[in-house]
Amino acid sequence: MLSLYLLRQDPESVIKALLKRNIDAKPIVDKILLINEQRREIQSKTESLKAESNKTAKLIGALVRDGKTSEVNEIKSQTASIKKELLVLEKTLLDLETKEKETLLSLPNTPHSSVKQGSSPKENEIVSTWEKTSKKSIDGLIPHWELASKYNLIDFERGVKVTGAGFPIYTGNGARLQRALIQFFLDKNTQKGYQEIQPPYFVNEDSSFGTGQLPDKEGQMYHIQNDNLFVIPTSEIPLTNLYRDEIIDESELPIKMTAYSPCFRREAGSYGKDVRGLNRLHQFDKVEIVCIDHPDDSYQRLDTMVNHVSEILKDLGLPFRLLRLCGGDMGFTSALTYDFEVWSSAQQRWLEVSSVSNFETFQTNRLKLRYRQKNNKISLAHTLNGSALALPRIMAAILENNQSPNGIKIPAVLHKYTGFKNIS
RNA sequence: GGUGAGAUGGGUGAGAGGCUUAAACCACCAGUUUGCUAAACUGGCGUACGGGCAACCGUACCGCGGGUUCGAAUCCCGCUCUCACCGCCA
Repeated sequence: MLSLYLLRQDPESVIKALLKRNIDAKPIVDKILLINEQRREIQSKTESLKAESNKTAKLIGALVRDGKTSEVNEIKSQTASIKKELLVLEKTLLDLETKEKETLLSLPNTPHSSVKQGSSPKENEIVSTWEKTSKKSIDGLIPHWELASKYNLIDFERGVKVTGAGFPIYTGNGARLQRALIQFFLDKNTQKGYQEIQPPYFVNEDSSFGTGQLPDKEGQMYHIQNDNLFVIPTSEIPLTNLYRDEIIDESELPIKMTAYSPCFRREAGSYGKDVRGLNRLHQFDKVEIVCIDHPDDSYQRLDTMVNHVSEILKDLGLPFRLLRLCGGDMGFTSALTYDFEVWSSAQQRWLEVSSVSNFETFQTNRLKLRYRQKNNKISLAHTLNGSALALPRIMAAILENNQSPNGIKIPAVLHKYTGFKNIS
């Protein structure tokens, strides 16, 4: 949620920034400002009327104590009109407040000044490309879903039977490789000072609202109706919400957390070649990093996080590229997003494996997540998060890129976790 | 699943229609005193929104949502959550 204060101070800069998302925000901004003006007027009226009626109530209290009952009755009759007026004003005020918030919630985050305008992934900017091995097409490369069945690593068919499409069953060395990747990622993250957390996999409505999944994106999440809980599509939700409704001392920043969790996404959408195998799933595993930081430090923090993810991918020896997303391709809540994509040699395409973003105050404004400065001033903190890393496409890339007629070579950094160096 | 108790500021916890501007203690901050530490003493110490250049003023908030009343932390109704004991159980 954008800050109302900012919107009032400098509406033009907000409109200009949102143009990068190809959104003409002027009508919405104008609407908010109009509602806001009305709201403040009604609020002032309501509050001064309330002040009056509070005063009267006190007066009555004093008179009752003194036993002056005749005066009490006279004053009581006067309060009726104030009450009537207040009833109308309070309803109007509530309506205006609701409308103001609703409208404010409909605006996405303002992109950072470095973000380029654009409407599709084609306009994303390639920041760098890292290739340890040649990504040139080699004849006879087998896609990962075939390798997975050839070496008995994943049982897609039985996954369909047990649950449905998009719920793969990892078996034997496949399951072991998953576990190895999770542990490798967690170790890399904790080595860099991220505190390891095991969060719940279900969250309540307030938490889903805090990070921006609600309202409007309910369709992406599995919902447990009986208990009104949402199954997490990412551990970003429980991690970031740990500090919801809190005021953190400045000295405690940055707060750096990492967690492994399965992620559940309904992903109502396309089927076909692009979502075959591990490319797109309803349940997948991910290790996430989340930072809560001082506004002055958040962009430096973002760079640090990006470098950290790069390092992990280099350790794995996977060819990857780093993209800076254009305005139109960024998520609703983000101010600046970097995507990491690994090269899938058999599919001859790039696969997104991580998305690292700075949300500035967009989430913390909803979360009421603030920090206290030395001079006791309270301000909204910044939140950031990133995948370090999402497993399925990493798995796909390892299988495809490291295949040979003799089997699949496991990256050396994983050997101590897998206990094997080769799958054959 | 059963039964009972509860939800008050950073923490403990009083408060049972108007004397509450939410007591007291602890923690925290500033100052005084002190050779240092400790102690003692004095003062301060919630959040949000609105108004104001500001000092400051107003409003709301005692789990959440309604209601009764001139007036609600306090009374009434609904909901949520927590704890304890019993049952079951990884």
